[in-house]
Amino acid sequence: MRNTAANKKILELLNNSNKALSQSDIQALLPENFCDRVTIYRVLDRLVDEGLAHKVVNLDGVICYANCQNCTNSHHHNHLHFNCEKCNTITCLEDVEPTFSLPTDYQMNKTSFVVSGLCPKCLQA
Amino acid sequence: MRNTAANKKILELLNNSNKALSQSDIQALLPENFCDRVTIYRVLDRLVDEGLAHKVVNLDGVICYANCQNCTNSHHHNHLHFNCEKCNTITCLEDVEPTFSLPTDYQMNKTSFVVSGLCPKCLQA
DNA sequence: TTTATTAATGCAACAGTGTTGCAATAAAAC
DNA sequence: GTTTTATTGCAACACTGTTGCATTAATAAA
Repeated sequence: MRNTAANKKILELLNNSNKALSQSDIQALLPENFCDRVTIYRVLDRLVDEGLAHKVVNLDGVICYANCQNCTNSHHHNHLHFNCEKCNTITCLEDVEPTFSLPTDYQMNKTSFVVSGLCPKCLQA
Repeated sequence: MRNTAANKKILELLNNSNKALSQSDIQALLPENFCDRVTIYRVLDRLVDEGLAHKVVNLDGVICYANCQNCTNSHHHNHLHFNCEKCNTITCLEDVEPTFSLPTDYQMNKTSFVVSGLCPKCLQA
């Protein structure tokens, strides 16, 4: 992966964010006309390929991205994601890993655990 | 909810399907020119409102619908959904309910648990 | 059975998300 | 400095989902 302005800046945004960001979130956070919409999609794809970010789908079906923190070697994202219905943010709850037993005739590859409701901020407001 | 052809037919499709269906799935299953695309969306919204169906978002962000089976009184859908990466179907695993402990400062409303990989059919093929 | 009410529909138009092809650009390797 | 090739911008597109409004038809009322 080349060290381009878009790659650097978008990864930086993900790293500095405490919630998962969608393409449009990122576009809003970048300086005006920083890069094309398509470039953001491509950078995000690349970051996922490189293992620097992971996908989360929120309950509206919008795909968001969060940085990978504790994925040094084993690269899985079984942790819980919280989708606030009021402020519509997605937060990674890295410490919460649901347990379940999949029937043996299914082969698991990825997981996507999203709980929606009210986040602490919106709850107290 | 009125007893219209679209309501009846679409609910019937959901009930006879062993997987969750998207609007386009349903359109493909209905007879040609049976009804408008918009009508399908509205019928599905209605079925969810009435508690006859529930939403599942697959890993591509496409929203699918499945019939509600054991939702007589308490209406929650904490069961696991399986999204096959090969045939791209979503199956409700009604018996599998992941357990987890949400931090107390979050208020849970809905859950969306999706595991992706290979379904039994595609695994043996 | 006929009439009135209003939920449901079709159509057109739109907004948003995500993708693809291709020529131009720029980072990295030589 | 030159070459290679990943990356970008642009235009165009496909798909999902929504909204407004006039028309239709299911149900309730007479």
